[in-house]
This record gives sequence, C-alpha cells and structure tokens, in this order.
Amino acid sequence: MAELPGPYNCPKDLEMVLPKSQDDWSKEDIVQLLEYMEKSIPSNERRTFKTTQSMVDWEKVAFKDFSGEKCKLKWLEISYNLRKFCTLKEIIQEAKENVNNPSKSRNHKKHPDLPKRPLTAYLCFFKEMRPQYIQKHPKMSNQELTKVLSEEYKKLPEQLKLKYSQDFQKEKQEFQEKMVLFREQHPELVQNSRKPDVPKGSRSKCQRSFRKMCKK
DNA sequence: CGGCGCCCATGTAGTAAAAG
DNA sequence: CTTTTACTACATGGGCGCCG
Repeated sequence: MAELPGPYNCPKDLEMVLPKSQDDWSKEDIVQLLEYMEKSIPSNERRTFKTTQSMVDWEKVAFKDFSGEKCKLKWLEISYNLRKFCTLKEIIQEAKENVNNPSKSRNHKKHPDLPKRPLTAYLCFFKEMRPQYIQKHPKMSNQELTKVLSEEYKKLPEQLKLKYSQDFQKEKQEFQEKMVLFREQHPELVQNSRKPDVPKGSRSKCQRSFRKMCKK
C-alpha cells in the first residue's frame, strides 16, 4: 500500500515527467498519433483501456521523428488531461443512473439470442389491427390510436379474445422451449430472461415506493 | 409456502430530448 | 447539425419481493 505503482496511477509524478509544452507536437501530429494507435488495437478488443494500453507496441506506433517512447509519453499526457474532464461528480451521476435504471445503462445489451417474449392477446390484436386503423384515422397520433384500439379490444367478442389468448398460449410454450435452449447454450448468463445482469434483491422496497410516489 | 401486489416486457411511430 | 434513444398511449402474463 505504501508504494504507488507506475506513472499511470500517479498524476503528480506524471506532471514531473511531462513538463508542459516542452515538445514539438503539432495538432496534425497528434491526430496522426491517435490514428496509428487506433490502428494498432484489434477491432474486437473488449478489455479495459488500461489492459489494452499496457499491451500497445509503441514501436509500431512510432512515426516521423517521434519514437515509440515519445509517442507513449505524449499519449500519457493526453489521456491524463482527458481524464480530468470527467469529474468524480459526473461519474457518480452516471453510477446513480445505472443503479436506478440498470436496463438503460450504456453498456447494458441484451444477448442477441435471447428469445422474445410472446405478445399478449391484446398486443396481438393491436399489432394486427393497427394498419387498418391508421387508414381509418390517418390524422390520429399514435397515442390516440392506442386509446381507440384499447376501446375496440374491450368491445371485442369473447370468442375472438379467446382465439387471441389461445395463440398466446401456443407462443408461450414455444417461448419457454426456446428459453430452455437458450439457458443450455448460455449457462453462465442468468436464470432469468428479464434482467440478465440485475442481481436479485437490488430493488428495495424503499425504491419501489419512491417510484410509486413519483408516478403519482 | 401461498398469495398479494408491484413492475417489467411486449407492439408502433411520432416526437422530444440527449448524444455525438 | 445529425443520429440515436426514450417516452407516449394501452392490456396483460409472469417474475419476484415481502408478509404472515
């Protein structure tokens, strides 16, 4: 704990190592440096920037009179300044958003193979009838159309509703079969189709009632 | 462990807001 | 400025937390 690791984590050292504007980098040179760096990393790289950064072969980045070592130092200077722009306050704000809205966080991506939940009876009806109602009421907004269609759905004869819900039941079975397959193929990913990366119990009762209050 | 109740996911497309 | 994303209306099955 007593000794700090290399210059990456030690801004004060970095400032001493990199006196300001002592070098001869033009704007164009920096653009070129960044382009060479970009080219040097694999396109499918998924590791953290620190990991990748430590693996960069600076001799390959080197160009003109700028040696690999010079390039590396310049990059450290640039990236250090960049990190100053991202304040702790901003990071905390982003963390807050992620806590409250895990599914909407920037890096939240659904697995591409994750089966889609089947449409409920109402949504099937909605999907099927919407085009006709668009023609009937060309000037209606989507919100208004939704209202009309929900009215229509309520008026629908029981027989038709039954047909829609039977379709739903059938699709539900298929969905469950697909989910079984999905879980077999991706055992490391969750038991739950809904929120793959939300740990159980992450939503507290307080959070719920708070949201409820906000809604009203 | 059963049952209640909250909240999410699901379809659409225009629009508003945010990001790039 | 352009592109992307979230929200809006609606019904409803189902996952899950919580309480007794």
